[in-house]
Amino acid sequence: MREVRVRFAPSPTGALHIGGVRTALYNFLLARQTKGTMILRIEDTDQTRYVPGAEEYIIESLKWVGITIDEGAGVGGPHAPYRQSERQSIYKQYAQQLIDADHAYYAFDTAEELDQMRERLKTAGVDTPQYNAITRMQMKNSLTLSKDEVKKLIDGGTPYVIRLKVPRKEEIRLNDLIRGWVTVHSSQIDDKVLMKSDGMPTYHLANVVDDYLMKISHVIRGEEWLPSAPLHVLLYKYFGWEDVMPQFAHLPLLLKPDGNGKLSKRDADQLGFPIFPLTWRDPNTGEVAVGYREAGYLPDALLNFLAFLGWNPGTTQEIFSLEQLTEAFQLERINKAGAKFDFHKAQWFNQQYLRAKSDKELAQFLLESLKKENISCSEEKAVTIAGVMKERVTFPKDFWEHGRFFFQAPEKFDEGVVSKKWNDEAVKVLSAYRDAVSKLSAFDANIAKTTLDEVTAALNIGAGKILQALRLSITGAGGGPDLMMIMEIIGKNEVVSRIDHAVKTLPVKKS
RNA sequence: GGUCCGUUCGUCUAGGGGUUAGGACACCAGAUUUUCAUUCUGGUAACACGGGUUCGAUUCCCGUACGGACUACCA
Repeated sequence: MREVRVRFAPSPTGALHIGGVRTALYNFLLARQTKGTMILRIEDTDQTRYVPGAEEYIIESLKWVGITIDEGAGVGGPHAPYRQSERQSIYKQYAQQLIDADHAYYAFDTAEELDQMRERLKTAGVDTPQYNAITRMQMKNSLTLSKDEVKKLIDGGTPYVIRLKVPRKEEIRLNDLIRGWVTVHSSQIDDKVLMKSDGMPTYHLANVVDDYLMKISHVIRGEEWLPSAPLHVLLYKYFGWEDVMPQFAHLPLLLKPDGNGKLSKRDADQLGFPIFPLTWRDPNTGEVAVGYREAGYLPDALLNFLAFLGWNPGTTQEIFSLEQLTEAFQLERINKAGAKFDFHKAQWFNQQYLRAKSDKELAQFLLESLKKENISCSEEKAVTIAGVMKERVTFPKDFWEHGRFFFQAPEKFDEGVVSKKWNDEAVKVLSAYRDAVSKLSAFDANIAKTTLDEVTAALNIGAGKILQALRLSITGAGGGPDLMMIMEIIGKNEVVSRIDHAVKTLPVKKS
């Protein structure tokens, strides 16, 4: 069997879309599974859409999620350069080959002339006006002009493009690994521009030439390329490369969570989830879009989630490490239909991955947040807190955000809990509890509990009735980890002072 | 509009000529947790529609509807 060589070929027109990450992932999984090669190629043939920083962004994004590149942009390799803008002369040579074989031709039509042609056809009732086997004979090109005229135009510096001479009547078939046989009639394909007037190739030419030169075995890309895949097949044929033509696999699209259509940045913004792997600042607008990394997603969780959007192993297992994904992945098991993006599930995956970590690893997340807040904390304490908190966090930042009361006395108190649970009875018990605690010589969760039992027993009140009030005074909220444990962690003095503060400042309602 | 691709619970999906159509997320309820979360148990919920083929179709075929992609000297 042929050595597997796959490529991820984004164009640096902005941040890498999350769908692109999934495409890269599927390529990567196949490469790793087969001990093949993963290539990164930058398709920057459109100079007008080039965005500075985008290429670096793509490389860094892949690095962050753990998709490593064997060959290509950023790492080099035997087929360098891997940036298409640097391969111009190569494409030129192959375009010439097509012209020599009479499979391509020069065209000199201006944008206005093309518009006129389309306009004319449209009014004549043609559904899809195109530059094709019929219309090309009325246009200004090397098929309609004499050799001398063509030479004169080119020598005179008239801008021209090179177009593919698509046959008028031919069935073009391709066997897609995901979709099976797809047949398109050549009359549906127009004479695509291969070389633009600025001397750059279009996607179609550059893509096919590079895939051939780089010995690509599988083209795994988004479904948006399916309509032009037959054109690429035609190119392979005209180049005489049919026997080494890669296998195609067109991936289902990622759709917006509600309604229909391709997942876009707008949808993500509206629903409040990231669309880019890393935070991206648009150099033109200055607009900043928070990335998955910055939002607190773990790379493995993201990849696991992404892998399951359009693919599944056929078992009920859902949590897969990258190694397990590599082993289980099968192109044939990729779905045909587009998948709506469910960010709830992304969060669930994140939660699962977070929980699987040790308290010690999780403590690092807390320590990081604390560092930003300029709060010092021993690692031992952080580990304890991480252990107490781990069942209730989704993101690393939650350790701090949902656990600030471990370090700071509450400044605000949940009003719902105040109005429900804060009454003179609670104040009475809490005051007594405060006094009892302040007299203790040793203090931990157990002692806190027995002391509370003693105090409530003495006052003849069920501990349950005031427990939430106690929690409120300590944390400011009505929910959270085990209260006794919280008290142990913050320590006796802090417990006394927080209760004291709450008792003295919170307005009391008659019960 | 045209071409191509698609359609199983709200969502991601398994399955496949005869099944109580399975799982996960989400949601709801109960239990446990004197709180919240977790955990456990249970529940609501799907084969787009119409024709064939067949003893039998959600599964195969054809249409229709709906959705999507493409329709540039963008990728």
